[in-house]
Amino acid sequence: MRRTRVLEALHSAQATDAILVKGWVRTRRDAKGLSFLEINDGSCLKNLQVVVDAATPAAAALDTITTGAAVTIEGALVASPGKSQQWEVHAGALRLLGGADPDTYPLQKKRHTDEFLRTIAHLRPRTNKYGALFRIRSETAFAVHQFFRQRGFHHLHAPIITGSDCEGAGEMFRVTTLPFLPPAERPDVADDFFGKEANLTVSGQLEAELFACALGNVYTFGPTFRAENSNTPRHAAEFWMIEPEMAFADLEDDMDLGEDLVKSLVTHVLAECAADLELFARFVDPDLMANLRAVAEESYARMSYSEAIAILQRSGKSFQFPVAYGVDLQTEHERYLTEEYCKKPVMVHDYPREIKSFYMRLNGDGQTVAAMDLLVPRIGELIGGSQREERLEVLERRLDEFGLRPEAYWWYLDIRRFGAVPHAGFGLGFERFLMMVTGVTNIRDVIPFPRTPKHLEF
RNA sequence: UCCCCGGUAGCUCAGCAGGUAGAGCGGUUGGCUGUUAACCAAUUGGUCGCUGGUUCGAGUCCGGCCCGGGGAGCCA
Repeated sequence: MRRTRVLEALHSAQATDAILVKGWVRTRRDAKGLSFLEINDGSCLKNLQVVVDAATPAAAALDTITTGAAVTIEGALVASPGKSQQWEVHAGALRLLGGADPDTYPLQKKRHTDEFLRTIAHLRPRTNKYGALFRIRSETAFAVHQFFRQRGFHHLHAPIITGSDCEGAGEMFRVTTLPFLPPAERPDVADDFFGKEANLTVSGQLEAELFACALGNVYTFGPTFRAENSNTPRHAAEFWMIEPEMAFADLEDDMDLGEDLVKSLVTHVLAECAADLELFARFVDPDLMANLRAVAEESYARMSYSEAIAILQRSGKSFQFPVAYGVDLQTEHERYLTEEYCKKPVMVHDYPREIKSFYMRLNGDGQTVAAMDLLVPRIGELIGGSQREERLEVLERRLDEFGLRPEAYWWYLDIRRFGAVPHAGFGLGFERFLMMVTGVTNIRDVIPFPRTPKHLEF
């Protein structure tokens, strides 16, 4: 007999006298002559209630069935007289697949703290909250591909190991096969696997630019790595980024795409993950649904960096970091702009050239670059992007200003030599997006097995 | 990396002014009932993060270290 998933059983159109269900026991309630098992198989948030009559052969296995055990049930799907479910299964046969010793099984039916569940990350997807969360993560990843595919973008698999030490996006993880030795005895990098220094990528942007200047519109969606010793609820050493790059596009197009992407993803999750999302609205963030609808429907505010500075200066707020033209926006400034002033997502664009990266396109004023950040309430910076500098001479001058060696960028500069076109793109932190969508406040709780400083279990 | 807060039973915590540990939940056993985070009763359960010190005596006071959380920096 084919296994019926719990999701399918719960949405059955009619009763069936033969059904096969497999899953894990979430809880068991005994009555006189009857036992009620709640079965979950990960297909959805809800459990399937299985009724075991003490008079049937199925009851023989009951004394091995505890919370966490894996079981097989054959029986009949019938309308439930109970109030909490439409359907239930009357077990004809019940078999234990894998037991779970109740003395040592760490998940109780009561709620656990996120901090505790992090220490048992291999078991936390068996809880309602984390099951829901990782189903939403999966569905969102699908929605990312769907969004770009519908708009004619090609998916680029950017390299994970990179030989460029040049992106300036933060400390990198070294990749090597050389033995671990004291500095004096360390072999030359020429003898290393690649014959040169190799690192894990911090961004697929540069590679995406190369491909955008061939395939038109591309995007990468993959893991990135930062060896920063930053211990906050918003940073991880390994995280996933979505990085679209468009040829024949300017900053305006870039902001439009960013806004479309965020709206489209939120709309998708609202439609496809309603039941899972409801859990977060109920137990994690009561304002979640209203906030998500606003993010999906309202148009985002847009303002230049200089407008943002003026707004902050007029705010009458006393900030810990003083506001002045030329300083980068601090967390407190970003929060004021998006949470108090705009009360919705806001795109801040055209930043002073000194506080942004070398590859961002210099504006006509000679002072600002065509950069943009999307700030959202509670999360802060969700997207960072720019129109790229496509003019060879300007880019070479910028490299020089940043003290970077043009030889290391010969291939990046080549794209400006041969058929250069205006192009633009951005990076969206996938986990930050998931935090926004679920209301979860710690990045470690939206990553299956998070990697943070001093933390590499599982 | 810096600044705060914390580490006591499997989990969540209490332990007041130093006198060698408690509750709820969970687990177990029994009872009861088509049960719904079931209910009632009994019961089980601890190198009080590690390490030095002060003291007749340290979960409690002091130093160092480790780990966790929050905030900041950096960023996505």
